Formats: sequence, structure tokens, C-alpha cells
Amino acid sequence: MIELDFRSHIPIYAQIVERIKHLIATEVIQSGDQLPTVRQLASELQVNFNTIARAYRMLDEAGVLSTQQGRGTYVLEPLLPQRAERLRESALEELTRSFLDEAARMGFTPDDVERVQAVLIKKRRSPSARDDG
Amino acid sequence: MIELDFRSHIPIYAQIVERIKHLIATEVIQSGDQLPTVRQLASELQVNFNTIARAYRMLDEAGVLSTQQGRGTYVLEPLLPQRAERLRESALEELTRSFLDEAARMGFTPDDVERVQAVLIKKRRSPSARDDG
DNA sequence: TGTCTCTTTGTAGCATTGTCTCATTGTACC
DNA sequence: GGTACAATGAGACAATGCTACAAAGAGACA
Repeated sequence: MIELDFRSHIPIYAQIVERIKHLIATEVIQSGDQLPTVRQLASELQVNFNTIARAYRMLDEAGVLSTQQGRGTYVLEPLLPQRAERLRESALEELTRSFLDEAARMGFTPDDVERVQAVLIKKRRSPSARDDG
Repeated sequence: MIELDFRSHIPIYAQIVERIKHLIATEVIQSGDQLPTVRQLASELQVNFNTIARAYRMLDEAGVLSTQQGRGTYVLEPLLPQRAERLRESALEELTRSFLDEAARMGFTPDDVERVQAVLIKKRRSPSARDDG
């Protein structure tokens, strides 16, 4: 359900936060659902359970999850539309920021990014164009 | 395993880079192997751990190693230089593609992405601009 | 019903890992 | 001599992992 990129220099806990936000945004997991325990998910992803705990804690502080010692971790009610929209916007910003960081780390300039991206977006807008890369 | 020539005018970090490349080329160390920690190797070679870190970072950027903060440093699959360049470009494509997918799944249009991204890139180009959210 | 014990949950503190920023050293050039 | 730059070193920092811990639930039993 969640995949990590250990080669990326985006911290593991940050990747997990993003993935979970995404799973909730796409309603793969929903309000009230229990998430895997820190140890379960840690074992599954081959990382330390404290790294999972850190991600859960950040999402807890962000009002997305509720972590309860001895009980587990649960998805909270969806936020009010207003707040949800703000969260959505900030999620996009964070996602974009990570993306730009990673590209920069790989030695690409913003121009490179915009160039490649423009092509890809164009393709998406005209689905007839085949991607025979 | 690695020996240095302190009298040589070749920088230490460069010597280390070469030695490690050689060790990988001769398969003394192989894909997936963990390298000594920066401090271990630094102690062994009697140099500062930052010098080792520098060598590791260069090899990371060259796609030879994967350095992971808090975890360690690992040998990656070897790549032919030719392939590496092609791979570099397609890696950016792949990164961009998954970024756009992710944004799309979150319900954002390419326009949304371009709008947010343009702002972020602009900020990066003029770091003086304050981020007053 | 109460409580005891064991298991399962998340938490906290510290050790280990690589990273960052700045200071120091040595060398090349003017 | 003075300046600029690269190489190295020192210390603080951030990310991850290990160990011990505390809180909550499940079952046994008086």
C-alpha cells in the first residue's frame, strides 16, 4: 500500500506522511479506519518503528490521525471544507517542494524541470499522442 | 582495504573516490553492500569524517552509492556511463510523471500544479523573497 | 465485579548515521 | 606581502535505529 524510495533524499518519515495523506485524499483509507500499528508498518516497510511513529505523530499534530497509546492509530473525520481546501493546497505545495528538491538534488535546474514537465503535461492534454519513449 | 597517499597532491577525498570506484569495479565490494560509516572509515584512514562524507557524497551524486542519513551508505547497481546519461533524463521524466500522477490523484489539474510550481521556482531564484505564507 | 497478568499499543531517551556551516590550513596567483 | 580558493577539520544538527517504558485491552480466576 505504501512504497518508499530509500535512494531519495527525502526523509523516510516525510515520505510516509505524504503517502498516508495521499491514501486519505484518495479515500483508499477513510475516516475511522485503523492504520497498521507502528511495528506492523515498520516491519512491512523495513524501517524502524520509531520512524513510523514519527510520521504518525506528525499526522496526529496535523489533525489527520489520532494516535492513542495502547489502542492504535485511526483516521479522523474529514475536515471542514474550508480547512480541507487549505490543507489540500498546502499538500500540493509540499509535494511540489519535495519534487523540486529531489530534481535539484539530481542536478536538474528548474528549467530542466519545466521543460520536461511541459512535454508531459501536453501529452496528458492530448491523449492521442503516443508515449513511445 | 583502502590506502591513501598523504604526500600525493591528489586530494584525499578524490583518492577515496577512486579507490572505492576501483573496489566496485573489481567486485571486491558489490551492489547492495554497506560501506563503513563515515566515522569508521575516517578513523581507519586517519582523516576527518567530513572528508569521507565528501567522497561518499560525490559517489552518491555519480550514482555509484546511496547515502542515507541515519542508515548508512550502500553500493548501487553499476551503470554504464552512456546508459547513465540516458537514465538521468528518463529519471527526471519518471520523477515528474509520478509527481503529476500524485497531484492528479489529489484532484489538482496541471494548471494548479503549474501555478503553485511557478511561485515556488520564483522564490528559489530570488531567495531574498520572504515566505510569509 | 474486581484485579491480576500477559499482550499489544504508542512513547521517550539515547546512540549511531550522514549533513551542514563555519573555521583553519595550504597553495596559487597577483 | 596580500588575496582568493580548494581541501580539510571541528562542532552542531537532523534522520534513523535500539532499548526500556507506560497505557490500554483481553482473558483467567477469585
